[in-house]
Amino acid sequence: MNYDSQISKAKEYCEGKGARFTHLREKVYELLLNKESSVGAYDLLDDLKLTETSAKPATVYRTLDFLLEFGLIHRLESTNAFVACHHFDCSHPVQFLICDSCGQVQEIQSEGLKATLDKQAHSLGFKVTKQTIEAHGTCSLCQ
Amino acid sequence: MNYDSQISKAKEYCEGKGARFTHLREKVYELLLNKESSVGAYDLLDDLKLTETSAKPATVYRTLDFLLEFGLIHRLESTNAFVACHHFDCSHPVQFLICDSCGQVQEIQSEGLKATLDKQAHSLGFKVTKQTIEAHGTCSLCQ
DNA sequence: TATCTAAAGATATTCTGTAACTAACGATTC
DNA sequence: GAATCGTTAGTTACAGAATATCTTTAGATA
Repeated sequence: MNYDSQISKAKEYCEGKGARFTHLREKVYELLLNKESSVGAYDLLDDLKLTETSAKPATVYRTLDFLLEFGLIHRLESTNAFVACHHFDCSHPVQFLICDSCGQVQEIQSEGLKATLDKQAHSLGFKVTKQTIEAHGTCSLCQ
Repeated sequence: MNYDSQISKAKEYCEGKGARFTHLREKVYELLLNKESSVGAYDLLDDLKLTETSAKPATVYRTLDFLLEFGLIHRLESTNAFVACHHFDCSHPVQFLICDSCGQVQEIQSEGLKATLDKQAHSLGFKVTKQTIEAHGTCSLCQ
């Protein structure tokens, strides 16, 4: 319910990098923090409209782009949806476990996975710039 | 250019499973076989329309669903695009290396990657039903 | 205060995907 | 061959996802 400390941490983090953590950005980040599951851009827009009545698709996409750029949120490629990241200050990349039953998204960070994929790619002369690793299935609570 | 043998193999494969490899399905599979890169549904639709003039979005999506179900093609989640699979008769799952420079898509099959992700998930009580593993970067020719 | 830049507002459009219903086709049985 | 039934394809309409462009506003700086 209360993510004030997480939000101020985000604010400091952005401002430390010379970026403005505006009201809109804070609001969108807060909305995402309040979800265990991921949220689609248009669902997010509906939520956002409750307080920011003039919000439009471009509003939410611009804000999401900012949050993505600074690593405050992640994008799930397999569902076209977004999740808050709680530890943006430590280094990434990440992988996701997505429960198809309850929608919960769990972020994991396996150096092993990253390294294995990098190695495989490298052996084929392929240079990786970005990894997308997402697993769908059922979480422990839903089984 | 000539994928006749691949197509007849696909036809046999489907019919062996009691499914009909119709003209439309053959056509769409052929279009995908002729590409090194992945193709979006609407680009595919444009190509398809050259011979199947009545094709509509639903036409192509239904056909893609069929081909996906039988493993004749794969879907790239990070680009919303589709690629032909050349070895649908051996067991999957697969991972992809996607060149952001030339668009080439390379399919790899690393048991290690699959196993690592499965193991990670399992240790958290998560049961994986489907993996999405895609790497973006530059292929050996584009570096 | 004047100026400059980044952010937000506004509008329109494009791309991606699905729902729902109808028509045609193919196989089976009578 | 006619009747039936399930699958495939056609058609229309719409929902969801994302971007382009241009204008306006607000913050920081000089």
